[in-house]
This record gives sequence, C-alpha cells and structure tokens, in this order.
Amino acid sequence: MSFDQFQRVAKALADPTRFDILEKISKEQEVPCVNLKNQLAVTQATLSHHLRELEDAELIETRREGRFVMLRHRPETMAGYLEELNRRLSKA
Amino acid sequence: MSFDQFQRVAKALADPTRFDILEKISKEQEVPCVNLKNQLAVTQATLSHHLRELEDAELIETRREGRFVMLRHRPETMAGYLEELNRRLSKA
DNA sequence: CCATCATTTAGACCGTCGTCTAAACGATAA
DNA sequence: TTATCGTTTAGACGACGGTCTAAATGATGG
Repeated sequence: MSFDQFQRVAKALADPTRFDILEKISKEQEVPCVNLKNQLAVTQATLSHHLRELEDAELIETRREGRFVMLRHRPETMAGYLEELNRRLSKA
Repeated sequence: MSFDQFQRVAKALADPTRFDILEKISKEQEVPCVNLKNQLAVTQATLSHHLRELEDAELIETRREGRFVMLRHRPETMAGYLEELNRRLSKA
C-alpha cells in the first residue's frame, strides 16, 4: 500500500460522521444510499461528499442499481491499512 | 476505549508530519526531543504542538531528564485502537 | 547570578475541510 | 414525455488545524 493510499485511509477514518457512515455500511452486505440518508443528521450533499472520500480511500465501493446507489464495504483495504500500521509502528 | 479517545487517536494518525514523528519514536526505546528536531523540516514550536497531540491521544509518553525531554511510544494504545477498529468494522 | 541550551506558549496566518443551499443530472414509472 | 425520486455538483461559509515568529519558561553549568 502506497503512502498516499495509507494517508487517504487515515484521513477518511478521522472524521466522526464519516466513520459512522463506514461503520453502518460495514454491518450489512450492501446498503442503499437512501437508507443511510435516513439515519444521519447531515444533508444528502454532505453524505455524498463523505461517500466520495470513502470511495477514494477504497474503503467502500459503489454500484448503481436503477435509481439507487448501493454501498459495499471493502474489508481488504482496512486489512491492508492495519498491516501497514503494524509494519510502520514497530521497532524492526 | 471511549469513542473520544478513539477519535483522538484517529486524528493523531491522520497528519503525515505527526505520523512521521510517531513512527520515528516507535523505532527506539526512547528518543530525546532534540534528536527528533534535527530530523524534521518543521520548527521546534510545530514539533512541540504535534508531540502534545500525540501525548493527548496517549500514543506517546514524555519524561523530563534534566534539560531534555525523552519520548516513548505506548504500543498498548495502538493495540487498543486496532481492537476497537476491528470491533466496529465487522458485521457482528 | 548569568549565559546558554531545550522546550513551551502566545498569537497570528492561511489553507483545508465539513457543512449547507440551490441547482443540475440520472433513472424510472405512468 | 413528463413528473418524480435519488444522487451529484457548484459554490459559499465558517471552523479547525498545521505552521510560523517571537517571547516566555525550565534547567543546567560556569
């Protein structure tokens, strides 16, 4: 994992609202965007912005299903991030 | 680990300069602040600012030794953070 | 005590970013 | 095709935060 990618993930995790979104997505196989909207105290525009950042960080992927956008967690990116964290923050 | 603490750690890890500082500290048993200063492209004031954030997040601890401040990594906080990450980002 | 070295604090500057409103775009159903 | 629902984009605003300079504080040695 490149340092850029590493940093994008770190930043994506650092905002409470965005982390909340990621956490909700991770609980399901797939989440329709509109469901998320109803659970959050931010506007659709703000939600869309956070989803883009999560997607840029490759923490989620999105897929259009007719009028809906479906969201899926990408656990392999988190795994890569944790691995890199462990690698960098060890004495070796 | 409280969500506040969790968020402090996430934020502390999200800045490249600050992460670099943490990484350097983690490589040694103990690092004198003045050593760190010589390896970084920021002023002493900025370094001091970052060290405070790392200490608030409990990612490092500091100790005064005469005129010097010695820095130590606290791996147990990282471990707690990783655990919390895994707990929150899992389907269960 | 004074000079000097190490660190912190105060205060300012400025870019980044989370948020909003309003408007545009995409897709479907009638 | 038009009305409607879901989502994105554009643009603005305000707060936060990383950075600096300058001054203050801590600590030691001569």
